[in-house]
Amino acid sequence: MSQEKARGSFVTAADVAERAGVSRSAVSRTFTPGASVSSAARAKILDAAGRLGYRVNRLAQSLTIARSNIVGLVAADLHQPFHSECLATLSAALLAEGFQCMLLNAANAQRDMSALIENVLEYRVAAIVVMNGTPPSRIVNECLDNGVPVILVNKPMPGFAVDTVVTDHAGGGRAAVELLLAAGCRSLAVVSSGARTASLLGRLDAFRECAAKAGVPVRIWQEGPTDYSTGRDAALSMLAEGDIDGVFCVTDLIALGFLDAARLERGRRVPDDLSVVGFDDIAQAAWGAYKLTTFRQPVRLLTDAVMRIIKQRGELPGSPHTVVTLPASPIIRATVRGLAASERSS
Amino acid sequence: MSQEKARGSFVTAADVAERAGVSRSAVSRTFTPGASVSSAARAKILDAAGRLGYRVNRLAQSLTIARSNIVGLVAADLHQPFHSECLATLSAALLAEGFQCMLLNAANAQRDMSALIENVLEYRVAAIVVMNGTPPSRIVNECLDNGVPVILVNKPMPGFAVDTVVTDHAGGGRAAVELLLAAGCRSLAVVSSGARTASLLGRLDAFRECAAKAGVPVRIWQEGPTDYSTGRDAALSMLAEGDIDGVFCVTDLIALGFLDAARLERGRRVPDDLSVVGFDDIAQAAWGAYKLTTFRQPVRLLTDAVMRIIKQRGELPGSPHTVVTLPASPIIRATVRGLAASERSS
DNA sequence: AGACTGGTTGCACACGCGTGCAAAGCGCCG
DNA sequence: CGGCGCTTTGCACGCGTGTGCAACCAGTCT
Repeated sequence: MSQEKARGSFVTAADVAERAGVSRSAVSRTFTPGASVSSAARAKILDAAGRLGYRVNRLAQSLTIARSNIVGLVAADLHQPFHSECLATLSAALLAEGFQCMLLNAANAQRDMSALIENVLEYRVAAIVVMNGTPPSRIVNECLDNGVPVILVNKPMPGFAVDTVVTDHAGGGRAAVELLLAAGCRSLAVVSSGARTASLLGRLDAFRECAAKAGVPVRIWQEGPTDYSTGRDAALSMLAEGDIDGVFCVTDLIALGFLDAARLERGRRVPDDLSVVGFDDIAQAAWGAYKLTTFRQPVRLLTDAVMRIIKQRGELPGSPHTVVTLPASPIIRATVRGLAASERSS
Repeated sequence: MSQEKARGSFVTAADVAERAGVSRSAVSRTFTPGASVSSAARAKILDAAGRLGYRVNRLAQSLTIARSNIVGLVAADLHQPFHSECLATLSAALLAEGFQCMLLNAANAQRDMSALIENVLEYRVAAIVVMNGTPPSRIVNECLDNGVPVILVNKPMPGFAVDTVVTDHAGGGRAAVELLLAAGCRSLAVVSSGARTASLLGRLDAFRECAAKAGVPVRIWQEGPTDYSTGRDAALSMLAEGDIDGVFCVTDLIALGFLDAARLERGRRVPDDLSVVGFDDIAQAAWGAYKLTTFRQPVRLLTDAVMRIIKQRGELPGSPHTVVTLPASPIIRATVRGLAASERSS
């Protein structure tokens, strides 16, 4: 418990060996599960190690076993609730399994994403998880060439042999149409941002097609950042005249901005005059001021799938790549007319 | 641009040397700034390196230079907007300066925080930043003994030689009293959580003392998680009878929960019947449904200070420790009576 | 021409650790 | 008592990189 020397540099296995009167190999074996050490030697070594404050140097260790247990997490727009929730959940799961997380914050776009990934490749990471954003296919190939597994979340890359975990965005988009039609809406709108992300486009396109199939007109907004402000801008513009009675916002954040502007600046009563549906189910969607009806992305299931793939790739690297699709389930709250939490017709 | 071999393992400097027809030392020197290589050799080596997809192995590099450029970021409650904002800002700054971030997500408490820190010590990190939560002093000492700088954010440890960066919580608490008194409030309350954090206690104690000095009664709530739900619980309980007319919530998240419950479930008009002040200035506080008057934690300045300390410690490790205190500035919105963004008396 | 100078280059060692291999220790049975 | 088999131990090498030191080379001055 009480260290003795140190103060400025780390204790090495050789120091422990000297102190315990054994060879350095014995120390190494003591800290290697399944290695052969007599219990007497192990006790002496553990005692000396504790007294000296010894800690295995993972850098040197990774050097010999040719692979670290660091996982690179690539993420953009971390300040957004949904993304930070994903990060919190996944990093907790990784730490619980004995991995370390290297955080690659791509700030706001895919601008310098490849530079970040290249940097983390220098640490011989065990895997790279792209939690959002759009990595160039070149850098993905480079990782794969070097034997570093890449796992894409909500970013399908058809034709690439990459493990992928996605929410069923299209299914959510279609279900949103049904929800609004069941509420009696006859003039729809869909609000997205200027980002042409696969997930956003998946929700939007499915919504549009499904509405077209039902013969219902749908206005489209597709500008600005994927943010609260975009929802507000869209509401101010689209609700200037008065025909729209059902809106699907492709993100909860957008939906909350839309709701605030619709109610406070355009005088709409929700859900009486106007029904609003979101996507993601971030924590704020449940807050009293909003009670947003939305679709929940199964964050827990997504991270579970990611963890399963990482562990599987660690054991047998050659296995074929996986594509996991998980459903988005409707969360009925109070922004769609005639739907309470109890009643729900498929 | 186009790699050739690889597929499954990394290219080493020896591979590049062989390909370029030089010694391995020359390769190493080519990638070491300031080392002596002829431009002819450098060109050959860079060409071969690019063709082979060579990447310096930082693990091995850190082994010889005895220090990695990995910074450990310890954080708890990442799903909370303020904490994720801090993480986003600091990680972006670190990456911009050429550091890598190891994320230590302490989930929800200080329970296993020392285990996390011990793990990351095994990677010989250049520094550890504790962004929130309460690390045991034992583990802090252990880091310092091993020559690993520790930087505490919003967690002063008097008597310890640790670099510390804090917001002036007490100053914010006092200013909150002045704000509410200036609005004509005569019966105050302060809402905190059950967490006895230094920052939360600093705000609460200063508020209480300052109110006592002014001779104004102040009721205190100090239960539950540091969360939206606690604000709601507090409002439901404290607003059952009708005397309180000014509330300081020690966190914006708490304030938003309090606001919703006060308006929607207890029928109070804010700011007419009741003034509410928060702390942190998270993004949601500015949303249309809330327009919360609050105090802004200078996240940018905090991270700037952290960066400055990290870089300084890297250059001259022996320098005395620093304690930086930064002011929280009032953000006047619409939840305090009689105060608009324009008028503001100190 | 020879010495001297300054820039390059390669050798060899170090960093901290894991591990194959052979030697050594030990208990057991014939 | 000798032989056998199993466990434990230490040596030595390798992982990929940085770097001091000496050798080397080209160019310039005397």
